[in-house]
Amino acid sequence: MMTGDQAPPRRLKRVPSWLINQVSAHSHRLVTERFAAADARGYHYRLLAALAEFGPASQAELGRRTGIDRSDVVAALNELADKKLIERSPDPTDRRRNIITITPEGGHRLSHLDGVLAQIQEDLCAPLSHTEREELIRLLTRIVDHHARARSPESLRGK
Amino acid sequence: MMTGDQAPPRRLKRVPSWLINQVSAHSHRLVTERFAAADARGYHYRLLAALAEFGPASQAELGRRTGIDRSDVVAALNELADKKLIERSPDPTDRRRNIITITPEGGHRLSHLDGVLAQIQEDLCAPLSHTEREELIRLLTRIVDHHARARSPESLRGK
DNA sequence: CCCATATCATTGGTAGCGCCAACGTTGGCT
DNA sequence: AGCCAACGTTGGCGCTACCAATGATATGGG
Repeated sequence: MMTGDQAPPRRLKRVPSWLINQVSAHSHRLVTERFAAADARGYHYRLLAALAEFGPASQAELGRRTGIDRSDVVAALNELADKKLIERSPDPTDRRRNIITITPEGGHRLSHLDGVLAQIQEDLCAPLSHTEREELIRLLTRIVDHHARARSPESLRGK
Repeated sequence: MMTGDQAPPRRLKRVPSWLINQVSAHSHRLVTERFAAADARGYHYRLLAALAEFGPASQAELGRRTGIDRSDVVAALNELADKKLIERSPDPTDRRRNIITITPEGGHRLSHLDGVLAQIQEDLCAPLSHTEREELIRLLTRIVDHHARARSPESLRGK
């Protein structure tokens, strides 16, 4: 770390996927660092948020809602359960399923992470005006929705 | 059948870092799949692009230009060298350094990847108009530049 | 001229995220 | 009953991003 970073190839500077990647890397850095200070990581927040919003749910449903693979949900829930932020109990009506419930401590942790996350947005979007942030959200949402539709199962058959 | 993906938590839907992450994940998916079909990955393109634009360079400089860690540059260049897309030669004026040169095959591969990457942008930005794409590029560039400056070494002292 | 410091390439390790295959269990449908 | 689908779980893989340490080499200040 001495003299300034050298300029990246021009070829990349106007490529959306490169720009997205750069911003995502920075965002990921912020989230990782600050969530780590709160003994959490991205998957934990996503799962807690889904539980708080939709109530107790099976692991499969949590995976669908958060976009986390089933197998990764298992590991993340293990970590959350170790910290007493969620509880696993068998579903009496379907013995294949677990019912995951957020604990009061889980709710508090989520509130705290909400604050951490809000600050991250503030720092990430620092150079943008309020109007520009809205516009960025709008454009990104359009892209996400477009490809979410294209990837959703019912697009594979006419359901 | 409830096959469709369930909605994600509202809490996340307007969080820029979440949206960025979603778009980045999709973009990463596209890049990985299509570059793999061309026997390449993201690091390879970045390095070839830097070599094509700035000419032969040391590994450290390539790392700085592409934002790839020095240690990862080693591995990626090994792969590129195995494919005869670059050449490593010692720098006669500084025996610590290697001089990395792109081969003609490397140039051809880069041209091909340029095309692949262009198609990826097209698909990624499909739901956006030309004007909106420009706006997205503008906003993302502002964020990247802002934080690049904030992270650059000279900000650590008044050099 | 020598020594401290810095840079270089390289090795090896870690973490987070995303994904896939396989397994045994259980439920729903016919 | 028999078949297929969904569930939780285990184990594994690849890509990106980092960090620490090492030995070789330059460089600049005393």
